[in-house]
Amino acid sequence: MTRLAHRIDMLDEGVERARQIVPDLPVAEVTLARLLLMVGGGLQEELERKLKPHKLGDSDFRTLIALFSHPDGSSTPSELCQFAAQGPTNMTRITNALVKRGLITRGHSEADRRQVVIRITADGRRFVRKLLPPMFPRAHAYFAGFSEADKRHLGRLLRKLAANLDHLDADAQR
Amino acid sequence: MTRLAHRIDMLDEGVERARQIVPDLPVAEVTLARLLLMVGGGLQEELERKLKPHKLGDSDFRTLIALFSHPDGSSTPSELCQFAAQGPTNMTRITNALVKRGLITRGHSEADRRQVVIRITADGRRFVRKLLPPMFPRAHAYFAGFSEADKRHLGRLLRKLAANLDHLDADAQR
DNA sequence: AAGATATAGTTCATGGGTGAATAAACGTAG
DNA sequence: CTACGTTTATTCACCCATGAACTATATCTT
Repeated sequence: MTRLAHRIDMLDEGVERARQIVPDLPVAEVTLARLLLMVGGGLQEELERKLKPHKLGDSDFRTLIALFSHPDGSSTPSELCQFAAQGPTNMTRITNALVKRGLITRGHSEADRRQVVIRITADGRRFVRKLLPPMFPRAHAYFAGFSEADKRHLGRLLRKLAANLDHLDADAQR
Repeated sequence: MTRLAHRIDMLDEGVERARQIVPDLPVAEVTLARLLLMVGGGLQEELERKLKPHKLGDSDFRTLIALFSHPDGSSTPSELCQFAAQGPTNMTRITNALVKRGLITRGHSEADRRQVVIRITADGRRFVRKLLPPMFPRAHAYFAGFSEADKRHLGRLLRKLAANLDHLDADAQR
């Protein structure tokens, strides 16, 4: 991957050149938005690289973690879709793969026979317990040099941004 | 799409439950990282939704903008790859599509006959000039309620995070 | 000058994700 | 109880992106 620092330089220059052609371009906002997309993408890549040796994608990982952290280790596809932010189509594929690897099981709910009950297996739990700890140092490294206040600020600003996006979506629907 | 606010709630709860099982989980860092991925993804979706009516994906958009903001409106695939953060494979597909729509042209460089020279057409410039302004209000809306200091902080923190990611990558290579 | 090496771009096979259509089970209004 | 609409999950067809293999040109080494 091209280094992010270089891409950020190109971004700054590109936005500045664009502003000269289209003067009312909101420089700060566009730069921030692109910065966020860029850093988010970089983090995603970094995470996937870390997961690849275990033959997991991030969506598989999120699904597995959701089950792992669930009180009784079980859930349903639709609930997992919400947590992992996936469409049902994709969840079908993901659970197929995890079942094949013996990390989860698929069963039928007797309460509602439409629903599928997905449960993490003992193997699945072991797998996650081995998987997580090696990721902790990395998680700290991402935020090396961040003060506690920095982390609080970043969290606050991202949550505010999320609220704005929700608001925009709600407006768009009407 | 499920609202981000709801997904953030689930994230907070999930991380807290996971911490109870795996006590040394770095709560703040994991939450921030996931928050960033989530908001980044939300912003990406929002952007793509906005571009869809024009039959553009974000990568096509970035490519077109790169050419538009380039001094003489021309570049080469490999340079565009850097700017748009795409592999060469994908750039071939993107430029194929844009050429077919008459927004760019493909030619051969006489200096280096391996290189392809890509140039934005007059139609392409017109297209971008129509495309951009309607996006400005949205760009402002994303950051509604952000003070100037908030924007500066967010930018600073994202750039610092980018530097950390670069550093990690560089280390991983050795 | 010749051969090894590197770079630019394309093609091909594949992976990961989504929307539309479908089937089964559930809820509800008459 | 029946008929209609809803929800759950799956399948199918497609879109976007990537890695590996390949071709053509350029550059470096000797």
